[in-house]
Amino acid sequence: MTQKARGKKTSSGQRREESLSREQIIAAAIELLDTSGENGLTFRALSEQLSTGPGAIYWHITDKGDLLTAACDGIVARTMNAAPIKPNATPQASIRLLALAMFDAMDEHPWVGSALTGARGHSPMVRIVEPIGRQIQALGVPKKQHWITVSTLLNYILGVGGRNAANGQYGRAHGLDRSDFLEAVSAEWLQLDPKEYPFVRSLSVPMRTHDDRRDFLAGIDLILRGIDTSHKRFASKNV
Amino acid sequence: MTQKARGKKTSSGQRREESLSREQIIAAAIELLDTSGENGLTFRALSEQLSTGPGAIYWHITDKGDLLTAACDGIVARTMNAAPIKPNATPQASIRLLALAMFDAMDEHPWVGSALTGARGHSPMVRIVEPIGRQIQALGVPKKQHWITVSTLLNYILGVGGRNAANGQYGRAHGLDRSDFLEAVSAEWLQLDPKEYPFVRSLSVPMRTHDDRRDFLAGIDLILRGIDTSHKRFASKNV
DNA sequence: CACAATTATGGAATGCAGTTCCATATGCGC
DNA sequence: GCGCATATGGAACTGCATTCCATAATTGTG
Repeated sequence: MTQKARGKKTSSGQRREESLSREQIIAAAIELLDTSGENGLTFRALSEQLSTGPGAIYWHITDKGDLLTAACDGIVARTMNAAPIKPNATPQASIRLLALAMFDAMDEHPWVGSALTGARGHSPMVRIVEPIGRQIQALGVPKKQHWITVSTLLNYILGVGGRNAANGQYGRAHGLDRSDFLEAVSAEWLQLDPKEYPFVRSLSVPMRTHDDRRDFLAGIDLILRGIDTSHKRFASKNV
Repeated sequence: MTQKARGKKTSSGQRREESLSREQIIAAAIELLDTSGENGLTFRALSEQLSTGPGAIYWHITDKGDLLTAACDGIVARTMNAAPIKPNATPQASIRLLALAMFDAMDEHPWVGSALTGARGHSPMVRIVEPIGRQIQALGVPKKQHWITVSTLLNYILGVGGRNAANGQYGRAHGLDRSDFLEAVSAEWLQLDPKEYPFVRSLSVPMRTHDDRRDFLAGIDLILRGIDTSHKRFASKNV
């Protein structure tokens, strides 16, 4: 109704020479996320980087969740495609390789860990489940157990990713690098009541000195052992 | 909203008869989270429920993250304390029981799953690690492996919690109950390209029919089997 | 070629959230 | 009674996602 004195000319500038595309936007979002962290992705910053307004972005993207999922999906897709699975490797080795690829991706792009958890559609998930699932098949796991076996691996991977993302964010927010952070947590644990938290206190040293990547893999191996023993009756050829 | 005659007197009303306390605030926050979901917790809603202003809350709480962590910690604390561990149960049974208790808590309070991942301090984590760790000790796992063993279990539990929380939120946002949601995802998976996603498509049925709680436990068991076989040389008494 | 209709664009406006500010109250030690 | 630390609560500030809208380019149609 009342058009009160809003500027007469809203769009005075020339139009961009090359049009926006969903892909461009997602690429810019990934760059922003990588350089400025999860909180760095705002429609304002994104607008500026693409020299446009927020409105234009919404023509290609439904909303921020969509954008985040798409960015996450992009990383996961290129990660899984790039994973160099060798045809003659054991299924176990392949699963380790796939899992490590995801770990490294989430380590390099810390926001992926949390984006994955909240991903809207399911395409990122599906991209992970498929190749791992094939190896589980190759492992000879009976069909009835496919579901829980992939679920377990996936949930573990997502758990690690989420936690690393949270730790990283905490560290960055407080200006601590990884070792400062671990040091701080380790100290905090040592100060717990010895009566109530003897076990946690005993973890103070490993907390300070552990290697995330190695331990992630150790967890995968532990789960793989659990899988292996669960269908011994089927395994005819071991490696 | 209606800004009523913002007079010169900012605080005209009487002071509350009983003072606010951190505990009251956290309790109110938990109630809000339970009834209105993760997005229901705002300082405005909280202020109203406590019939005060946002400023008063900030006297007791440093920040929203603090509040969320505290609420989460409250649930975790009561959950772990209430878990009826029997002294003569096997360590495996006790771990299952503890894990299930967490699952049920996260199922009843869906926001806990995501709050746990982003928890600021580490008290909620510590509350889970301690009792599980003791059972791992009781299991005879060598000290060197304590760290990765608890980590694996914890990460798995966090992963499941986070994913359930995300799924629930998605469902609620789209007005789907659990079975509608599973049906939708299952259908989505069936429409994937059979060449590219044969395995995922084969999971379409279990996706539709699975039982979260049962499968969570199956994952725990799978991990427990992996733990068991990793230190056979120590195990003298099995159950 | 004219001329609608559709597709895009981008800047302003909206609304809501976390957080800070500040004018005040209340209790407590002296 | 007086001054100080402890609380309180409402308004104001800031920054965000999202929507609105006046337009510009492009496409289709006679």
